[in-house]
Amino acid sequence: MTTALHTTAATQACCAPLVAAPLDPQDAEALARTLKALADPTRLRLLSLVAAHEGGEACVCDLTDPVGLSQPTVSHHLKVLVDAGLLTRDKRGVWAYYALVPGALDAVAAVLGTQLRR
Amino acid sequence: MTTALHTTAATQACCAPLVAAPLDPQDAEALARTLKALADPTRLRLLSLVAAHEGGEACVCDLTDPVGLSQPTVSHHLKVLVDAGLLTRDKRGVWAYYALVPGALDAVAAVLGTQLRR
DNA sequence: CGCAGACATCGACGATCGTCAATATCGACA
DNA sequence: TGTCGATATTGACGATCGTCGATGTCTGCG
Repeated sequence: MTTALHTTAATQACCAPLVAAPLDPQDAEALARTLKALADPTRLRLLSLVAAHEGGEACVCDLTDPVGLSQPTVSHHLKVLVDAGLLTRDKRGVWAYYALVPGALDAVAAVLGTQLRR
Repeated sequence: MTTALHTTAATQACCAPLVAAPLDPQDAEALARTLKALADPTRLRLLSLVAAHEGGEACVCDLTDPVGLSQPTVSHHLKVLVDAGLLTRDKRGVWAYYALVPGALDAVAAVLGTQLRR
C-alpha cells in the first residue's frame, strides 16, 4: 500500500486537457502522482540519460556515475519512475536494463498542453 | 531566499525536449521546480478551475469552496503557482484575480513531449 | 560449492511539504 | 475615522521525500 503501482496514469491520458474543464479530484490525484515522479531533478536526468543512451536503454551501472549519487539512491529513483509507468525494467542476466515507456511522456504532455495543438 | 521567484522556468522552454540529449543539472533543477509546483492535486484543480472560470480568471473566494480547503491554504497554493510562473495575480480592489500565464503549460508540455510533434 | 559483482531492500537522518488556526494587511464604504 | 470583508502572512504540526550506509538477493563463473 506504500507506493501502489499506478501504471494507468501515464500510459493512458487520464482526462481532458486540464484547461478545458475543472479536473475532478480523482483525475487530479492521478495526474499529481505522475507529475510527482517527474518533479525531481535527478529523476529528470535519469529519464533523459536512459533515452539518450544507445539502444534507448541503460543499466544502473551506466547511470550511477553521471548523476553522482549512490547506487541505492539511483535504484530508488528508477523504481519510482517504473512505478509511475514512465520506465520499464528488463533484467537480463546480472544487469537490469531500463527504457522509456513509449507514449508515457507524451501522454503527460498532452494533458498539460492545449493551445499547442493545431 | 526561501522560495526565490523563478519566472523563467515555465514561460520560456528551458531546454531541448528531454529525450533528445541528457539534461544538464541546471536545466533539470529548473524543470523540476516547475513540475513540483504542478505535482499536487489541489494545485492542478486550482489551475483548471481558474482556466475554466468565466473570463479565464477567478478570485480566491471562487476557489476556496470547490477545493474544500481553508482560505489560507488556497492562498498558499496560488502563491506557489504564481511563483512558478504558471499563474498571474491581478489585485483589483479588494479581490485578487488569478489567471493562467498564456504559454506556460504548453512550454512544460513541449519539453516533456517529443514524438507528439509532427 | 563458493566467491564476486550487480542490483534491490531496509532503516535512519534531515529537509521539505500540505494543512490549519491565528493574526496581519489592505481597500471600500459609512 | 472606524468598521467590515477579502486576502496574505506567520507559526506550528504531522507526513512525505531524498539521501545514505548496511545488508539482502540473485546471477555467472571458477
